[in-house]
Amino acid sequence: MQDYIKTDKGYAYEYPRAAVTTDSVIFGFDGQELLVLLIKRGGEPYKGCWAFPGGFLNMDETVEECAFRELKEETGLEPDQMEQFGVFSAVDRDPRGRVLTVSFYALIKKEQVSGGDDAADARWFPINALPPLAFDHSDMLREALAALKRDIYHKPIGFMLLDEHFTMPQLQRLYEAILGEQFDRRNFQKKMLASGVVEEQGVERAMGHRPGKLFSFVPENYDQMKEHDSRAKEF
Amino acid sequence: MQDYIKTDKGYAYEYPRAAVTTDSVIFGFDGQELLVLLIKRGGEPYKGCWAFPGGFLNMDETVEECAFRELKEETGLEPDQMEQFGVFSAVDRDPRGRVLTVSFYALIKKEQVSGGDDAADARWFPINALPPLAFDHSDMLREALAALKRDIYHKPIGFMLLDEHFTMPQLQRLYEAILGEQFDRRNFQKKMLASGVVEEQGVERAMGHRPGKLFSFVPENYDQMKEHDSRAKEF
DNA sequence: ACAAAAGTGTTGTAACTACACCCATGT
DNA sequence: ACATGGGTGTAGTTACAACACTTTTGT
Repeated sequence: MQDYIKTDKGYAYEYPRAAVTTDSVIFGFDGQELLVLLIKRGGEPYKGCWAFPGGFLNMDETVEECAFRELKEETGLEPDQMEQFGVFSAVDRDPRGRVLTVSFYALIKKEQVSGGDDAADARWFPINALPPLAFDHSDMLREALAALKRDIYHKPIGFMLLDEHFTMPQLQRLYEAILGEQFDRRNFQKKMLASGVVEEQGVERAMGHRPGKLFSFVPENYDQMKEHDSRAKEF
Repeated sequence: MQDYIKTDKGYAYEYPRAAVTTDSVIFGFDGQELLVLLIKRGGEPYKGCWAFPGGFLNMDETVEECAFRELKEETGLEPDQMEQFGVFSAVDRDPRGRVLTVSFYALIKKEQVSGGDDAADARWFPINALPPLAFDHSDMLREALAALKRDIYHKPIGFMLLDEHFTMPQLQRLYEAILGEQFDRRNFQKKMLASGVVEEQGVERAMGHRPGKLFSFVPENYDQMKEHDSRAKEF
């Protein structure tokens, strides 16, 4: 499976090849706003700009493995699930040469962040107060958000941003932050319960907070939601 | 923007690089069944097997441009729109070396096919009677179909498989072929008209067919469908 | 005591599903 | 004449959106 010739100048191929990287748009939630995890670039190009964690594909890994590895190296995070949402391949998107990026997004409980591991600064930013981003990462974020909004109806991803037990208002705030619109409390709760993906848990609540019923996510019922919700109805 | 060193052995890079290709899953419709366009491989590997049209990325084109160019070269087709649906990057998916494929799908009116241009045999196959496929193209097809089923609710792609004017039963057969289920004629028509994306056209019909009202696609109303249908309702 | 957040139920409306008969064409 | 496919409407049911007051907690 060796397709190159090793020369003193490096790995040689018959035709030119683009470099492949992965980038990961990591969403978090602080109870109010949707957050995005960024890394400050230490070197050129775009030195000092903020960018999504990511890096070059190794020859012994898939793009999924690459995204996971790079994220872990740069932030310490190991998300349960990463969703691929697009390939960015404009010929001039990276001044260093022809670089093609496969992009992923993931949702992470904010608490999990080991604040800036070995790598440079890693920080959460509210999605509505982002610094200038490197490369075409602004486009990337836009597409990641679009993918997230699309997927939240079909995949049980939203719950990854919350603790095991959560209150309805918390869940609702999360949905409102992601979808960017407001919902009616009563209707929201009705639909969530009707879909069966959340179930009532104990009625207790730790001190220091307002009270509130606790709910938990029921993965077993997610398949139904999938069908229920993807209009398998009748056309 | 030159990131390689040209040697007598070819284009040399500091680190090994995967080759990047695009493949296109082309769907057609014969009025009854969903069809897939395949190309018979003339060379190794998988000689004699059938595969999706596609090929290697050039350095001066995006993956979208590459998919379009390769499709045109191999089949003469120039679809209006191609949808990217995934990247395939298993390390051993191509015996020739490390090859990463960005996959697209497109819908094409069957009539448009210029039956096997310069390239090898290109043939339509009913989706339920496919020959053995090369590489990981069976997985690819599965994902393409899943993407198509997902997208047909949100994007006006289904109409690309029909003539400008079509009858409701034709449209319904198309949806049934794609989604793999049967619908009630009256309800199907009601929903289609209610969504506003189809409008009644003349009542005439060419001879040699059964009669039937003709409809046409109304792209202007598609945005509404998008919102209407992506549950922008209330949660 | 007051402000802020959380809990709860009902009702009108719109959308969906299920269903049966007639008509036109082609054989 | 018969079989096939196409056209059309209604009624029962369910899902949805809109809406206001009470209770608890924290200040």
